[in-house]
Amino acid sequence: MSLTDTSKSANCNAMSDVLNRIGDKWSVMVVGILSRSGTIRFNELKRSINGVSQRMLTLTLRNLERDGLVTRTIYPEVPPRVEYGLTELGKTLTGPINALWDWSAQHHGAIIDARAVYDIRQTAIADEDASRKVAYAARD
Amino acid sequence: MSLTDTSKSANCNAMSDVLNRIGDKWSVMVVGILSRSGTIRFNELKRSINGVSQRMLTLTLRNLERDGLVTRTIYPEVPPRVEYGLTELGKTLTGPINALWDWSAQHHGAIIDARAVYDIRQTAIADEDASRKVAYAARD
DNA sequence: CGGGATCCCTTGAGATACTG
DNA sequence: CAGTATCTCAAGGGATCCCG
Repeated sequence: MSLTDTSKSANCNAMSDVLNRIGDKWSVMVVGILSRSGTIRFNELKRSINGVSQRMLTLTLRNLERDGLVTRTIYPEVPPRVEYGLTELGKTLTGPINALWDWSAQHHGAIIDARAVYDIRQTAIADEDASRKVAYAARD
Repeated sequence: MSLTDTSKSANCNAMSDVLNRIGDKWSVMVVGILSRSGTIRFNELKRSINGVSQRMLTLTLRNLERDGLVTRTIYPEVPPRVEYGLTELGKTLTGPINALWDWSAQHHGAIIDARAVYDIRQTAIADEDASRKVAYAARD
């Protein structure tokens, strides 16, 4: 299927739906880690992703499993062991994900810079406005 | 820069930061639309994106502008006219974004199917549990 | 037309405690 | 170890009104 403008517009809903899963930072992290680790256990995954709570990781994994992107394998041992991995569908996602990851690495600096510039301009404008208001008030 | 495992791990922060912007569905939509429309006015944009509120569109555009991805051009006319477009940095994002868009179009169906399967299995398991609990309670 | 400001409610998400 | 359940609080985001 070639993606002409019209077909893209028609797929806005699909995109929106997919983005609700992909757009979630934890989901992207999980897929990213999984694409490099192969198969990995819950707490390993948790340690690999900085700042994720156990609750959010659980929810993220459930959603990814539900969407057919991640496999969940339970080993009936003591202590319990559960391993996560990518499905074939999940593996096809690593392409786009890595593209995004690479882009982040390349352009993150530029974004930081742009923010700094923007913020300085905004404070300058705010100051200008403030002094105008003072001058305006002084006239009364 | 080649993206080895270690450098990717080191870029987790950058990725996380970028994802907070990219991961936002409205931002992706805006960049997607802008990449095809070239330059476009506020209300045109609003109409192009199904379901976005004026407030969220404004906030999204401000963030994208701050990150140096979108340009905002004000024409001092009556009625006022403001046009939005992609910066050079923003244009580099369309590659990864479109990759994701294409992926969505191709695999959305598979995800829907996976969800249906998953949900059916879950209800089945839930029913099973429920009947077990009934049997268990009946023993007392 | 293109927003800014406010109100208000829903959702997201961390912390904590408990279970198989 | 790998979760589930609950509680809580902050943030997200829609609706509305107003302004330049």
